[in-house]
Amino acid sequence: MSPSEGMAKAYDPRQVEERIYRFWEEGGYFRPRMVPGRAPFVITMPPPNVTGALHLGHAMTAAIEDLMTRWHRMRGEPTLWLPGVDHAGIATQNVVERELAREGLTRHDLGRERFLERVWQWVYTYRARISDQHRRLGVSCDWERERFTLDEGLSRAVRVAFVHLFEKGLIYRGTRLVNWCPRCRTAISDLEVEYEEVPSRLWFIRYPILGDGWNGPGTWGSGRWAEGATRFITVATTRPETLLGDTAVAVHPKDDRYRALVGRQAVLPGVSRAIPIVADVAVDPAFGTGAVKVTPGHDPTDYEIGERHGLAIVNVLDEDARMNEEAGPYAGLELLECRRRIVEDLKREGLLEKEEPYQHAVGHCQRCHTVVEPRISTQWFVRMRPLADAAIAAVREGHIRIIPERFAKIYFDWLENIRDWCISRQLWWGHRIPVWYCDDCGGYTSTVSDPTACAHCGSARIRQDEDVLDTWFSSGLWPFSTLGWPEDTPDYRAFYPTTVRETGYDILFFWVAREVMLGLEMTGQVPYRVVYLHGLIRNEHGQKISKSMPDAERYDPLHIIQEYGADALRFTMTTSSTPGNDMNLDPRRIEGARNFANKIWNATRFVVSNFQTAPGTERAAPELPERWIRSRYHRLVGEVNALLEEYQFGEAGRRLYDFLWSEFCDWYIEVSKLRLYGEDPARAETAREVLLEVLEGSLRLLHPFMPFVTEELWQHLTRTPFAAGRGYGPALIVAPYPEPDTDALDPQAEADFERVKELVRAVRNARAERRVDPSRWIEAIVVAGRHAPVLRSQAEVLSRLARIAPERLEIVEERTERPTEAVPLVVGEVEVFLPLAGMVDIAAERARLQEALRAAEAEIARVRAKLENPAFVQKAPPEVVEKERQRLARALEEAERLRAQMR
RNA sequence: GGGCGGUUAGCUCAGCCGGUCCAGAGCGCUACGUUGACAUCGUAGAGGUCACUGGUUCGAAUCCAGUACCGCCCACCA
Repeated sequence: MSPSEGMAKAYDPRQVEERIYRFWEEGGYFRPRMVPGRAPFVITMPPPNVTGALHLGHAMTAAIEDLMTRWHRMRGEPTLWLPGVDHAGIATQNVVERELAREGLTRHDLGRERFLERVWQWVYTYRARISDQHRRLGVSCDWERERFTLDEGLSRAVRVAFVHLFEKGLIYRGTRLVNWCPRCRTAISDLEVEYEEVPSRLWFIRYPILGDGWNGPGTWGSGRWAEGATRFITVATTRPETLLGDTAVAVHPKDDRYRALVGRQAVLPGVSRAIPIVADVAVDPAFGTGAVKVTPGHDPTDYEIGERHGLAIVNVLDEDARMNEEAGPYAGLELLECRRRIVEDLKREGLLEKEEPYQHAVGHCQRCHTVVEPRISTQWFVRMRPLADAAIAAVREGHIRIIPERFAKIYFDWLENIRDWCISRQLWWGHRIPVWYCDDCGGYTSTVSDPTACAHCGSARIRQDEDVLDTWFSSGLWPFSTLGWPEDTPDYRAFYPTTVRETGYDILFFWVAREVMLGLEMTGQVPYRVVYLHGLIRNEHGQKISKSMPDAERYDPLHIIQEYGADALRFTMTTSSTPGNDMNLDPRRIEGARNFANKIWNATRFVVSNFQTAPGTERAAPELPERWIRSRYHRLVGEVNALLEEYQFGEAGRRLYDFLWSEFCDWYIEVSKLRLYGEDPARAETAREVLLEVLEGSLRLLHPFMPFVTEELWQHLTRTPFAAGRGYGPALIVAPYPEPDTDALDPQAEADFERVKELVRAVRNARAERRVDPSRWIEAIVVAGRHAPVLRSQAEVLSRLARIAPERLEIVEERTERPTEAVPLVVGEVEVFLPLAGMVDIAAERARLQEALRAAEAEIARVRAKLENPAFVQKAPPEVVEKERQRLARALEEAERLRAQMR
């Protein structure tokens, strides 16, 4: 059977991936296989938001997690990778609202119920799409355990967690200054505010001071409002419209300029309210004028100043950022319009001292990018301090390891400075807050199942809070809510705590820290033992790819899969970056990975074509190339295992690439052809055994990186007549991961074969440089000294790979006579002469030798200088010194040979 | 204002708990393609003061300090 009959000439992922995926899924290989006494390996997949299709960032997550999952599964551990999807509260509500907007509708036009129906439609569409994308990526997660944050079980977990925290006093309701998105019309947490530098202005506004013969203002807008005032205090602000809500002016207590004014009253332009001048250390005397307008209702710093001085809070904004009735003459205006008008009016009244251009950071809503307004409102909060302390301790004490380590510091910093978490959202899509208010006694009732009466007074007149929870509240329970918690289910018992949280570092605070806190609080255990953070995928402009990008569609992994195959994408993802570092996905690398898949496809095709008969009975002893490749392979097994243990996936993948391409394909396959196409069946048999051992093992090693092509090839390989009947099992996905066999390590063979390779390369080089016809068989004399016996044993390899005529290859210990008219080469301790009749340019050869000698002498000088340095000999480790000595000896010998050749 | 990451061949990136790394890969480039797996290929080759400055060390791309760019995160200076 010729190879073309069984396998295509080039690997075509489209012919393979779908079939292989079905094979795995139908074979039930994604389900954990329990092994008594064996610790399981568990990852809960970071649930993608149902806001849209997956992008390349998700493909990264999938590639790395599947790599870990497949590796552990092959090691025989009970392995569970649990998939799921996140309802993503505010984000999903927003995308659906945007969709409605295109129809000219708002959610209020539909009402809560019909709006939620629309959202569910959306969810239905995108869940299917996400699931399809994941399958195309080849994820080996257990679909039967797929979860959604709004599932009944998970919703119950949310309730249980809420009630627990509520009863423990860790959840409380309070009226505070919160971040308010006027577009979403909801409070958001500190984390959901994104600060952005924007060019703005600093307006310097004069507030007249009451007294000194001035008893108050005139009519606002008349141009004579401040007529008669003699003293003013000037404040600088970026937000003139908020002055309508000012309740004080503050100066630094030690600021001499204003000392006399503290305790007096200024009059607020526009609304003509008298407000006190107070002294507070929060004021920076060096900024602006050193006097600050204090607006406790719309600024966090001012809020604190207000608390210290018992200032009133005046809220001048509506929930959609229009000026409310407190804004007096400006009531009803949109915020920016109000700003424009008030500046104009201040000017007219002679109260605008000056304005300067000014750049400052303005908070925007993470989800809709509207400018966030600090606003007083009544919300639910989680008291974070005690939870954060436990989460810090878990990492500090080593119960959780963060990779890469530098993120531990970032994690600590955040938790140490954490503020209470606002968890209520004035949205419709999400888990409804499980609190009921009593119309009679005003008490709060929070219970797991819906109450029928107030827990305090027994009244039946209770109403549930209209709001929903921050979506991250349910995300924070993911490692255990997905396993059945709060019920004591078999899955929860078997798989919790999980093993690894693998995700992008951008959600360390949003998610990971909260999982750790809630995990510890709710289950008393860490949710996982390792946090592995990968970098972000950036586009050609260096922007992080996310679902909210307008052109997110461009980054659908299916585009790449369609063109290059899933394995190529995955191999690129897992090997072209290091943990925690971002990557620009370079199409050339994907192409390289695609070529690699094709390379191993063809290598296997070659092997398969030679495996069409059952094993023979006679087998020759392994020769140098066989011992070499086996040693290299077993060394590789050890290295790859060690690297995977250390989470160094990229390095492990690169080693596999190098070994398969540069050693196995480039050298051993070439050598094996001598056996396979030669006269001696026993040698051919040995070569087949070695090809099988190394290739089959390599496919297993590579499987977590390139699951599809390796599975397909492994099936072809293990079903050949030669390989069949050796107990290979039904599927690579569950074949055992190779274990290192130190007995196969053979440093001598590695060194000897390395010499053979160098010799071949040197001859090829000499031929190429002298333009020897590639088809021409040349003559060679090898003066090999102590290496003669080994090289003689490899005469066939040398002659075939360097295209030296076998009958004209002479390998001797010593040189008896000096060949004339020959190209001389020196390869370490070995000399080669190529009598290339008519092609030898004596002068050129001399120059070449001269150059080589110069190099050798430079080497000698360098190493000698090192060895003559007493400090080096004394302080460097003996083995390093010894290495240098050997290096010197080798260089001396080489120089000697070069000189001899030039004589 | 703090903190972190990056700066290595033309391009995209490895290497970085110091010693055959007088630095590697892929792509690109140059020349050549004999060969019964592969042109998604093969062979050979060119190409880098490892951002800069100083320090530690017998020895530094690798450790320390500083500088310069690029990027990110955190932060209530109006």
